Amino acid sequence: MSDVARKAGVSAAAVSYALSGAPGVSDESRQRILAIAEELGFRPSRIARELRSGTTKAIGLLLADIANPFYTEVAGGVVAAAAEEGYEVFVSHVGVDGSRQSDVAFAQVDRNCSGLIFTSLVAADKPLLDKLRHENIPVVQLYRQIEDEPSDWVGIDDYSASFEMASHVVATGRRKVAILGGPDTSSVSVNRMNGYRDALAKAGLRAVNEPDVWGELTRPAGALRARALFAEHPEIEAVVCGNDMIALGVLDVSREIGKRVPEDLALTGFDDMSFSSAGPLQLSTVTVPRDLMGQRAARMLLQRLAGDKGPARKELLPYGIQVRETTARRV
Amino acid sequence: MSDVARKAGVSAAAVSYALSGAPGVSDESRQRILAIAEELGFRPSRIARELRSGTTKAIGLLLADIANPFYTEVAGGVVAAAAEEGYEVFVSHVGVDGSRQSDVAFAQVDRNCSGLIFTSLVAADKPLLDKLRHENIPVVQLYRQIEDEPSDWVGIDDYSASFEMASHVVATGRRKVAILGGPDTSSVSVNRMNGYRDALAKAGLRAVNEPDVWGELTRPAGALRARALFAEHPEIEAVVCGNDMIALGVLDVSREIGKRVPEDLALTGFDDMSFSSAGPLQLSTVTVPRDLMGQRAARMLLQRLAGDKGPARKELLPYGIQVRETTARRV
DNA sequence: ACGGGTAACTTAAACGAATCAGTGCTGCCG
DNA sequence: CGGCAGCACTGATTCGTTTAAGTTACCCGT
Repeated sequence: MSDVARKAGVSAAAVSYALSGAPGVSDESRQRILAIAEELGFRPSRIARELRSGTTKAIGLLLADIANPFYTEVAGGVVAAAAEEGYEVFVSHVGVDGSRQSDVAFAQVDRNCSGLIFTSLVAADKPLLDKLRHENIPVVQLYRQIEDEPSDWVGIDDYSASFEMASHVVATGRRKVAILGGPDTSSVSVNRMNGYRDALAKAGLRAVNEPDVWGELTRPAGALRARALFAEHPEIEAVVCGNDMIALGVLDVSREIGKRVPEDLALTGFDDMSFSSAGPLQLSTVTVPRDLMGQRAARMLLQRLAGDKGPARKELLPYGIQVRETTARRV
Repeated sequence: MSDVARKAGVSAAAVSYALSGAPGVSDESRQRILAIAEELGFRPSRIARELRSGTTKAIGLLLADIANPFYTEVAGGVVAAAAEEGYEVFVSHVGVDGSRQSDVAFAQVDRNCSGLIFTSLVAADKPLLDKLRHENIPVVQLYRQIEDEPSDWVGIDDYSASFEMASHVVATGRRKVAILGGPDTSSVSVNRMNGYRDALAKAGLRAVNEPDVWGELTRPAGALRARALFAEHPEIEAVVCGNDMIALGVLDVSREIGKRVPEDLALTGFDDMSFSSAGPLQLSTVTVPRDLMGQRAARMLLQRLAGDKGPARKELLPYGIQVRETTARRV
């Protein structure tokens, strides 16, 4: 910076004013300074700027697993919306068990980030959020949320979506329905579960495997549980799943044991991952606006960073019920 | 920091020495200072540290599209390997056209990053890399590489992999083979193409659609090209593709026009994306060690940051040929 | 002609750590 | 008992900006 100042015959302060667009330099000086800065390839040190001003234009995004395609689309939305306001996004992953969540969050704060977006909160993270609030770091809960947490949230109405989906399955004539849900530590999984359960109840039904409905959201876990399920309840006509990965596991086992989908077994997932409609057999599932969700989360956070002190907002986004081949009506 | 110093009855410098583990404070003072720092919840400002020391423990990872599941697994590997050495990873996406690549790279450098990993280099990025070298920013090329670039690279032997795959297809008895490759600006696509082509040549064959083999690596592009291909060459017995997405597009069209896979048409992809083996019809493809590739790239970069000035390294990783249903021998 | 206002600068003081160059003090050796 | 090495610690400076607080110089109205 002082090189530029020297060459332009002004003080370093003048260069700062010129570059920041602040008043205090004449237009001609500004032009000259800008030209010289360009010529010398001068790029101001963000670090020094941030140290001096105490603010950073960066937010943190914490993902359970950076390799999970669901969240990477979310990340895309976050990055895009943040970029619009000149913010950058620091993505890090906390590991599936979430044990490192606290460390990672503070690493983000230490580094740069003036706000954080969480995607994998569980009830045990409450103290972490309290600490962050204490340090005046605004937080947005993306999709998953924890009870009584007074920070912004964005997601979809999982309860209604899964209620609709289970109702659709019932409407196709299946009566013996099993639920394979996600972990009960996730608010999202809990809501989906309740939606399925209530939809069945409304039809006068009960999940054949109740209350053994909780599990992991992975394909192998889905396969494992499906195998046990089919062994114990060979009469099952439909399985509604906590997400697409589980449904995929169920599909694997169905092929293995010769159960035809959708003739012998209806199947629904949740999330509409790209692979759900990839193969010849297309999965009925719920579309979650992943990119939009990321965008909205970023915007909420940016609004807080801009000084909005209002009460916590909870924002619901639209979802879509995708009826595809795996819940085709039996002919 | 001065709060801690005051409470411990020492100077700020002593606190700095204590926290950094440097000599210059007695063990008892160190313990006392550490305890007080802990008690006050003191966390040193990274920004100040970085400004003062001029070094940062962060590297940048530039992805064409942060939502692309191929690269997110790569990112997982990078993050994991970097974390082992206490480094953090700044992930950003440059957009599919790569026009923002230069801006984003310098944004990374401005911010913090002392080294960069590129995943989507094209020949036009050469000046960018030269500039970075001039600023002493070490660079690793991940998978894609550009000619005569004297920086580290890690990837697989695409040529051999696609040669093997095309040979396999020929070995199953198909003679009328078409190639649907990726863009010719990507070194990876070029290598795959050459492998396919040479394998056909070795069998005394020629791609039925030569030289019209280049295109985009997406499902819709694959479908579009497949439609034209089948219209012009209804006799086609096999299509070898630049990646799994293209293969998926071909699969879509095959179903549409009633071509059975693998009976009427053999099909191979490349990358082994999760969805390739998701559906009932499993795609023959090439497995790329995505996570490992990310890890190796990070380690190469970290080694440079540790001061290694040796000549550029090119590291080949193992790949796997996955023969699945779409290239089953005709019965 | 003279004060007042303002535009266009400059100076200097931060920001929060790291680190160099001291400064006492202790202890040991000859 | 003098000298000197080494330890434990402090003060001051530095990193590269931003910005509050000056300092000119000039214009304008009276």
